[in-house]
Amino acid sequence: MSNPVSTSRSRSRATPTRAQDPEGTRQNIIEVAAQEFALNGLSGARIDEIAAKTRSSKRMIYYYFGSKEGLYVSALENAYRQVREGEAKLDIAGMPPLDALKRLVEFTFDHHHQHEEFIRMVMIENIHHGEFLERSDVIRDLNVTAIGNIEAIYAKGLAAGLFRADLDPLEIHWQISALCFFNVSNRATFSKIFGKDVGSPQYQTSLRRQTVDMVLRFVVRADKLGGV
Amino acid sequence: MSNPVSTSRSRSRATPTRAQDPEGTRQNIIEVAAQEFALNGLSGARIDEIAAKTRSSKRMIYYYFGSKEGLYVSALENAYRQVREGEAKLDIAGMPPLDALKRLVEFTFDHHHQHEEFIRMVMIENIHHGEFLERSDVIRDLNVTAIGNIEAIYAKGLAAGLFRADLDPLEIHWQISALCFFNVSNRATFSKIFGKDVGSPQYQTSLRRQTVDMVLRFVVRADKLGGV
DNA sequence: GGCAAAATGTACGAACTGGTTAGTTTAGTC
DNA sequence: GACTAAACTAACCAGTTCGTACATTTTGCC
Repeated sequence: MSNPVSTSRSRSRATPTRAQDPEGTRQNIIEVAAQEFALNGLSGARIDEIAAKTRSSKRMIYYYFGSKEGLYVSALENAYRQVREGEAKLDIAGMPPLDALKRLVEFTFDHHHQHEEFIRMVMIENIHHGEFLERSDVIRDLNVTAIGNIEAIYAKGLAAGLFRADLDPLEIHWQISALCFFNVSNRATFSKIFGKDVGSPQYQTSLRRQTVDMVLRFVVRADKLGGV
Repeated sequence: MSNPVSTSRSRSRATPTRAQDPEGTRQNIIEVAAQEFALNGLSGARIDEIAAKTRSSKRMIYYYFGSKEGLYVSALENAYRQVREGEAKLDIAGMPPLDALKRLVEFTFDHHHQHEEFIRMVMIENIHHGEFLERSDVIRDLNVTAIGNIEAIYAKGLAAGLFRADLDPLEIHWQISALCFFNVSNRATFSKIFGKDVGSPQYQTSLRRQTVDMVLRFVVRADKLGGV
């Protein structure tokens, strides 16, 4: 490939324009790997292909990650971390419960929509029965807190007498996830079967509204549905 | 593919205990292939492995299906056909709209639950952006009629003044599919992240009820929700 | 029985693919 | 400036995997 010698010979700056950049190399490999795995699956992705798209080499992949599966797990961890970090930006602390719930659903819908690569990684992981996710405590730690938001909202809504009392926050989370996840995961087959581009802006706008609507109608008490 | 002449030949025996059984061989291969593809994905499945589990041989796979991808498409077609045939058994023609809708959701929930292999095939096909489904007009034909039920129910419900008027049958189908599909497709990661077996009978019973509930609340007019 | 076509069995090979061996360069330290 | 560990390169290898060439049997038909 390109000659590394020419890039940085005389070194006198502490600024890391270093020829050897372990962390950068690592990160670069993971990013490329995530793309390839998300596109082709675990067995479908090719180490040589990943290596070629990297600024580094195949040898480096094995140097840092040990094996194809090791690389896959790292890519998966990275994907979860990235997405959960994005989710942390949602601030609904001060909001009244109904607005908060609406906001949460909208956010989840948009967030999933924007992170197709992540959705695909989760699909692939489910094809593998979640065996790699199981091996990674990093991921489990990242996720347990994921229902904190919905728990807080639900408690608030209950206290305000707005929400039904017979629901389980985890199940609400499940329903929201289902709608938002499916929207990305099954877009291809759905569009091709019904000859309609479900991913088009118009359709997405409509589905987004319907999804919010559906969740609110599900959680909010029937006699308080006036404003929805 | 297969020679149409041979089928219409005048057969001496109606019950052929033949050593050579083309149609049986074909079917046997497809069934095994479907299992393997559903388990390992397109690139993950191994032709030699499939052949070994068959009552036939690798030679026969190529004789009948030409290539790995050809076999995959046939397995996919078979999966869709099987499932759609099962769906055809749902009879809601004479039912009042609300009961019919409830029945449809329950049926879809159960049906997806019972056909994990099919769900996995669809997941895999989505990983491949539906490119093989696109090649098969067989599948498209099978599916276009899939929303017939929901269309009929919705029309009836509208006429009875029970349903909201601002919905699109395809979108209702989408929502139902999302909830029922996700229940199977993401069970592994969901269970492992939250340390709860979402596939357990208790949890499934609960989710089933919630799903029906959610759809009904979504479709039925707020002022007619009393009986739900 | 003889025949052509369909169906099937066996063995093999070329290309691919995950992983490794052996060696080189770079960066910081004394 | 010599030294060492970390970072990196290039070539290579062994097992796998899709697919095929060739030979053989079975079947329906006259």
